[in-house]
Amino acid sequence: MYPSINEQMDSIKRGVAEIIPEDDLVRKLERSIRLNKPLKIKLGCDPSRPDLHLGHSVVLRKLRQFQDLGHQAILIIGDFTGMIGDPSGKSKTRPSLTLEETHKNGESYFDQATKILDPKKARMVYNSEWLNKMNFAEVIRLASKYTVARMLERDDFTLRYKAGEPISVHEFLYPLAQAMDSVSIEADVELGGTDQKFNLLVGRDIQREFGLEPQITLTMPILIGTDGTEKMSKSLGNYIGISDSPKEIFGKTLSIPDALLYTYFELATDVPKEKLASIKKSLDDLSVNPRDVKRELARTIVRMYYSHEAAMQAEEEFDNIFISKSIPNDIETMKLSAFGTVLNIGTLITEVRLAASKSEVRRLIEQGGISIDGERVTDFNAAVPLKDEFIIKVGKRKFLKIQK
RNA sequence: GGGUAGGUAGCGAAGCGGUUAAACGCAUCAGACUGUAAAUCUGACGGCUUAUGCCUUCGGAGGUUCGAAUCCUUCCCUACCCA
Repeated sequence: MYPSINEQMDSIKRGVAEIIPEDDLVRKLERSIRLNKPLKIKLGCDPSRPDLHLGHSVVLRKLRQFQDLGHQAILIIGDFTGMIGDPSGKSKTRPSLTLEETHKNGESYFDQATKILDPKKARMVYNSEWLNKMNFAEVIRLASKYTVARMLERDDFTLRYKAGEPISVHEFLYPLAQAMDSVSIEADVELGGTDQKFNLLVGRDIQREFGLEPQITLTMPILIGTDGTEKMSKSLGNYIGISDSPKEIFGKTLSIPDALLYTYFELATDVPKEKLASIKKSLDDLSVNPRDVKRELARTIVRMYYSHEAAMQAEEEFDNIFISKSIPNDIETMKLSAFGTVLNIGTLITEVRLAASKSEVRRLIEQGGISIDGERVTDFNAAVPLKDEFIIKVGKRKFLKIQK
């Protein structure tokens, strides 16, 4: 039994950037109710970066909403494309992976995704299943269905073309490959970030070419990372991972700029519509300290991926460290036994990987960034007595407990 | 195939025979301030056991020179124009 069209659309439209075309979606929903047949909702996943973060969660949560409305989620793992290695855009050096690697990543992707999705209503498929079987003639036939001018409509291509940057021919094939995924599974709806809009639309055209009903394109806004400017991504280090510890999630969330608060609530949490509105209002009329709203956001996110208790604990822990300036109680511990009784500070810090080089250690010491058992180290030549247990602190948040 | 302009540290971008480990901006890191927000200020930002010292860097390989990121040869790569 499916909820009514209105209910479905209401839920689907939350947080969405664009639905193209909306009335066709309504039509598909109607038919699905009439025939009692779930829609196939497609999401393409990149297995080269298998660590999921809140940015991925935006789209995954939308997929979950579709599941909750009774539809079928299909995760397409781009193992085939991952094998080739996409040199587009910034990540020119993106490594090409072997099939085993992409499959391993695919598994891990699925594991993490099911923190958000209902595994019972999710299917995962690898696109090598069909792409790997295409022969050159078929590829050419596929390529003939799209023109260069249309390819160049994609922002990314236009920009790079105008800037005189290289665009490899095979990059034109990526949207087509992705479109073939939609053809193969006969997707009714494809989800993606707004940056995927072009690719998703190509899927519609190609489906039509193959005599299928075009999929609905549903894009979600791109979540800005903790730095407040760039798209959230692991390589930029501005991400909050859904597998991060509660403590990390809490801390990282508190470090986002105030301006992002509402967006995070809207895109990354389950907070109901009414609550969203009141948050927006209180932020706008300054009736609350943004800090408190941010703490609530941090608690909410930890709760989603862990538990209420974990959230409380993370907050307490946070206050311990940053308000009372004390030391966290569950510091990572490292055994260091092979070094006698005394060790030079530079060797010690690099040995435990808290800094990359001795020069860096020197810098940190000169700037007062290293302390041992709460005492600031001021001399780069200091010999550190290797007690049975002591705690090193580097910078504001790196702690390490050393044990014999 | 021919021509032109290029390839400098994470990115952008100066330098065009010595005083250049390489200006400047961004990013990053540390410190101060704070709400691990924003803004601001200070400092660092190739490596080396401690350095008015040494080593490794300016697409790759050779060469000229007392001395090269800077000159020459050759190779590789990119964009644009012509065919």
